[in-house]
Amino acid sequence: MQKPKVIVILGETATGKSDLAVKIALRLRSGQAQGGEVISADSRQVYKNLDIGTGKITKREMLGVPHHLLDVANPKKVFTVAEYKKLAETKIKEIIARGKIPIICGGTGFYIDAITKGIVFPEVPPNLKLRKTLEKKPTQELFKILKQLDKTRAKNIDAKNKVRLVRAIEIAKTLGKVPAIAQTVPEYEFIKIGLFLPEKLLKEKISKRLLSRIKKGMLTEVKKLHKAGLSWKRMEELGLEYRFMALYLQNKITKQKMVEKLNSEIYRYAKRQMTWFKRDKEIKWFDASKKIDYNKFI
RNA sequence: GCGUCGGUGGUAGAGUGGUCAAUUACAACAGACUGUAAAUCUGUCGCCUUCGGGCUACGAAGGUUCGAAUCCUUCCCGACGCA
Repeated sequence: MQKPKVIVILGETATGKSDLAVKIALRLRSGQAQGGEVISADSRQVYKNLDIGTGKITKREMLGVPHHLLDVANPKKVFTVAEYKKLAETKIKEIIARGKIPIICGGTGFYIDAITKGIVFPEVPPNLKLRKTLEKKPTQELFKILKQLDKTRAKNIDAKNKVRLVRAIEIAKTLGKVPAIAQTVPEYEFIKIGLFLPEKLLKEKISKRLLSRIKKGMLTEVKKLHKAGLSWKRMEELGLEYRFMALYLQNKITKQKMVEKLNSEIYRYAKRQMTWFKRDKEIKWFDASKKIDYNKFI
């Protein structure tokens, strides 16, 4: 039996993924399929009220195409890949059951791989208390602890990466050791479409988009979030727009510095996304500044 | 015009006779990533290299010295002070 098709639209930030997803969803209506529905794969758009800063698609822009996994989490709490995977897989099934084609769209490579590569996460939910105590310890010590718990994982882990060490210890403490990497065979045929922009255009797009976000009231959004109880610390953890706006609103940097920093940081983020995506040879790449003939791949 | 302080690698900014191609931070470039992923982390970062090393460098030109980014002289540039 042929596997059901799932379209994946990924790529650098600011390349117009959301628009393309909607376009494709609408285009699919004409065929035997009854159209498409979009599942976001964006680790920040899952949070409620992080709208302008994340460039979340608006109701209007959706043009009637259903969108999923937007606004499903409380920004005060950390949402994780594993949760994402569960939710997304359910959505995929539901959409297919409706006779439609799921379109996964987003720039979070890890989220996309979790689904398309069937990554199996160890059944160990985050233990906030444990993490808190572990985080206080120096990295070297954490590495020693992990070594005692699980030699194998210690061998492969990035010994200087605190976040990873903490998670590994967390798993090893409850499971006895960190299970070997496991992947399941995907139940779907994923069609991966990658969007990129040449450096110069990307930079232009990023800075233009940043200005327009500021104009749209991105700072007000952040002030509101903070008033609603979202700590500056959490805001900084959220990264990019939220991190630097938080720094600015705390008077730690000037507004000009904030804009400067954001322009370069967002560009660097785009490059980090590309390092991730480059490894995936299944992706068909398209220059977003040129007209894309999406009939070819759907 | 006189005086003082300063001019260091893409930037900021240490170094003040040898261990200095030069601490560090930022930028730049490359990469990792398995329940925080817009996060987190790593490597490279003057030029050449057979990876041993070689060459050119700390405003410019001279000089002192076995040896100078570091000391001296002159010049150029900047900041401040006095005129």
